[in-house]
Amino acid sequence: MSPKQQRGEATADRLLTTALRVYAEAGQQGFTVNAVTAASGVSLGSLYHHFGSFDGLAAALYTRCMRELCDEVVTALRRTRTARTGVRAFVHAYLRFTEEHPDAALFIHASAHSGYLAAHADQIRAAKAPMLEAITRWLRPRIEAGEVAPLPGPVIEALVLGPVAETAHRWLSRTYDADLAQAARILPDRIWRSLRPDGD
Amino acid sequence: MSPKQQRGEATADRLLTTALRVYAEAGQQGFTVNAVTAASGVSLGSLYHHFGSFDGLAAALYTRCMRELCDEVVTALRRTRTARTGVRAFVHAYLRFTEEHPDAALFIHASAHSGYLAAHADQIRAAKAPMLEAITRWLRPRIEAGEVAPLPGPVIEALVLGPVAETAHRWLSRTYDADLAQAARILPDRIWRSLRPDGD
DNA sequence: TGTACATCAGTGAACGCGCGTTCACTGATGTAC
DNA sequence: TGTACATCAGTGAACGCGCGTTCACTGATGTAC
Repeated sequence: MSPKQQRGEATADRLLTTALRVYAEAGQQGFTVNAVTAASGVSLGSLYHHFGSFDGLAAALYTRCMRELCDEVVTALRRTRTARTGVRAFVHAYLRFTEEHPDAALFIHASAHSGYLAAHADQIRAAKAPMLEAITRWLRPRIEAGEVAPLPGPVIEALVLGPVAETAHRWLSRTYDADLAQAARILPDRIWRSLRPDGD
Repeated sequence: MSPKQQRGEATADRLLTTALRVYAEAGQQGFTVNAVTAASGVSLGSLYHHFGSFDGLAAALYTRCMRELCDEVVTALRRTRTARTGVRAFVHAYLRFTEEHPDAALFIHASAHSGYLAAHADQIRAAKAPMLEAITRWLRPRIEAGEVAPLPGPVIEALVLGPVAETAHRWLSRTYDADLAQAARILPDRIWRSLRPDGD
């Protein structure tokens, strides 16, 4: 389903970019094929030519947003050497992305339990795989070196991602008045404390 | 819009209970007025009589699920005396609720960015208020006594709720193979470390 | 205790709207010889 | 370099379906005197 010509790719890109804007402006219930085609100027048939279904477009948009987020996080992580600075880099990168690309961050968060994630689970898993592997490859030596407590993977992920995702979610939903700068300042050290080996 | 007669309340309850089941079985996209009325045996007009709109029903269902969760968490919290045992009680109560009432837990999580939350924000805020107050009232003396580090409220909430919510979310979405028992065993101590005052 | 009345609860046919999708088609781009 | 053909990209009218909502109505329950 991926475009074989340049103009095809340009059209698909335009659809995805417009779709994200429509979602940000009109919300879940305003996120429809008609709204996206009208706002993008691309014909209905062209949308189906590239994405097969509206769910397909949503899944493609999700993977694009997720890849952007992952790229930033992994890049930031790779610049660090110690576990402690790694945690700080992760938190900062995630929150900075949230602030600079709120539309993409919101779409990622809001997609968490939607149908297209389940329907295109394989495609999405494949898109996330490189990041997960990069993080694992970064983390394992730190655990083996005794820098990080030997906790199960899912627990580490919950401890690191949980507070950050919760903060981002609150900031994005605007129901709470979350302070991203404050979170970026305080969370890294606190998360790091939760990961330290027992002796320290 | 709240029922004035017993049978009215019974009907409203039946609609909410059925709605949760429909959501669990048919997902977001199968969650429609027709599906709920058909499954409950209650007439369409009766649904509108009690809830005004389908969004109204969804909002009522959300507050009901949230109140159930909050009740369990607050009850567990009140039984504890130290900050450390309080954190453990919170984590255990939240994860136990997730495991025992996965439908309600899923509905809470999946509602995070949906339209009816924004539309009925006041009603929902009012439903959450008692729990937030109970938690605050439990927490403040611990901070003042130096048992918990004097962090901003939102940061504490992110540190405590974040890892637990992330774990629950993964378990509920079934994309990852999360282990609730393992999380319940390890998380409390780890979260507690992130909250301790600097000296300890 | 009985009667009249007001309110609450429940019914289900009917409505219009806009959703996602299909399809037969034209035009643009790439390829083979 | 030119021509024929295959594939890709893009178009937009048309379709059926099921969505949320309305409404005029009947029946049940509570209340006043």
